[in-house]
Amino acid sequence: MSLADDSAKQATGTLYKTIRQDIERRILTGEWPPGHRIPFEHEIMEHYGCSRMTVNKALSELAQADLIERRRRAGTFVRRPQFLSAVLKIPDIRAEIGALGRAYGYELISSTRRTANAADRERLGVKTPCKVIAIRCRHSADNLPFAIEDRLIDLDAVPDAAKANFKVDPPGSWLLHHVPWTEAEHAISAIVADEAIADGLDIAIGAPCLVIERHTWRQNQPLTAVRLVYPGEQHRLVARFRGSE
Amino acid sequence: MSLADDSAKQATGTLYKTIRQDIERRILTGEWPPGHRIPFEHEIMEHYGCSRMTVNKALSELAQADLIERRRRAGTFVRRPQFLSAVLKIPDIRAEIGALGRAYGYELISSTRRTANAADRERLGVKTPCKVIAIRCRHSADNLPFAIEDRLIDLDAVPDAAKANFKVDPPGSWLLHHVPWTEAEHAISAIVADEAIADGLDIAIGAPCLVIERHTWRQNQPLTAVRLVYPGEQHRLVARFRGSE
DNA sequence: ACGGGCGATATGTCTATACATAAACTCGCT
DNA sequence: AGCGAGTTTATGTATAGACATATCGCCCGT
Repeated sequence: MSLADDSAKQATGTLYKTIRQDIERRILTGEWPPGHRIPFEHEIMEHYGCSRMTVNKALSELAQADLIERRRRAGTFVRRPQFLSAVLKIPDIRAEIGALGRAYGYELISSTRRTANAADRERLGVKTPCKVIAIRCRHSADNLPFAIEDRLIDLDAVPDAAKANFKVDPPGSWLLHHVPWTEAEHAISAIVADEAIADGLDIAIGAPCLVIERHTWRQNQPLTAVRLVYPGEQHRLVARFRGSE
Repeated sequence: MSLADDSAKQATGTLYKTIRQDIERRILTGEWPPGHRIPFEHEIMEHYGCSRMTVNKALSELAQADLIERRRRAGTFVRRPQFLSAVLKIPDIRAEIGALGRAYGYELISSTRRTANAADRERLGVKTPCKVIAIRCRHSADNLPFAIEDRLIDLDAVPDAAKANFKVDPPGSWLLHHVPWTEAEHAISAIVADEAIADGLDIAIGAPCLVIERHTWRQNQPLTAVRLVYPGEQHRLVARFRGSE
């Protein structure tokens, strides 16, 4: 019975985690480069003196994390290093500002309910006529402008939104806590402030701004489209992430 | 023996996937709201007429995807809707342009090797003296400027970089294929083009630009720091993602 | 040479069972 | 009431064995 007489004997507590981390380390250090076939399950199983299910659990998790690729009959292979595959957390703005330890402020600028016009339908990505709410509001941190939000909500998809009080609750927070989503898309770009934005964010015309446009769906049904404009020099979107765990 | 006489009878092929998707659907539709305790393993197991290991596999995957939270003795609970947790893929620029079906062009502007000065060490996040390569280069698509890259590589951490030919290979591509990383951090912001950038990207001074600053580590050791400047109105960072799968 | 069929094989799923572990609950003592 | 010890319970990990399924290669027939 050959125990894991291996190098790094990290006392993780459980066997399958030890196996997973042993393999992960070999991949990350380059000892097993991309394309390398890692040992068969029965080999690993003999090496650690455990059952196949235990090895399988370790490998399944690595496969789920896209570190390895498993092919029936062929074996298990180290995947190409992932193109930077970042986990970018963009929380609800109220929570974001709260997390920074700053005082959150919210101001509804305008809110209108209407039958979607062509531009609205284009923006939401719906083809059939529907009712929408169009909201414009401003978020601030410690009384300084933080972002201008411009949002469209599909009332047919989110009928409850008609009952929400957006004078008090920011629409993003309300939606996050009331409407489950299944898909979302972000687009990040840069613009310079025109007069309306400069005025709203209290910056100079021509100052750089970061723009996030986000579309959210539930089961392919558009829910909402939002455009957030941040002062570009003061605000940075930061994403920190690991290859796996 | 009560089979899954449930609503959506999606023929996924395998039992544990069926269970996983059944639960996922209930969570996403709001039928089981955040905080709701989902049935115990033994209840699910009786409901589907299967063994606990099968239920466990389904629940473990959902837990790994952060959709549910499992607590010993207490049970399993639906988690608060995740703050938008996006997978933002920022591929190697050469691959990115190739994927767009455009011709990739690369031009090394300057490359110097030096002992890291204070600014270099600050940028890389190293405290001890080390050698670095500083590279400035330009990427283009169909002969139009696409991005300006400004990079620092820690030669102590990546000694092989001394042998790479950055006149031919863009440093990002070379690193991606030769150096495994374990951690990375992005910061995205917006600036307006100064003269040097306007000149390099062939845009007007004062035009908006998107800036991505990326730091990469291997086991807490800094490898490289890079700053990419894109024309902000032409370039959009797009990320599409799902709650899970 | 070429292509179809077939067996070998590695992974994929599932079972029934066992023991470990953490946390919530109970109960009894002070 | 308050507190600590012991019990209960749901999840966590591990096992040996079974059958399913995809597919790589080999062999054989044309």
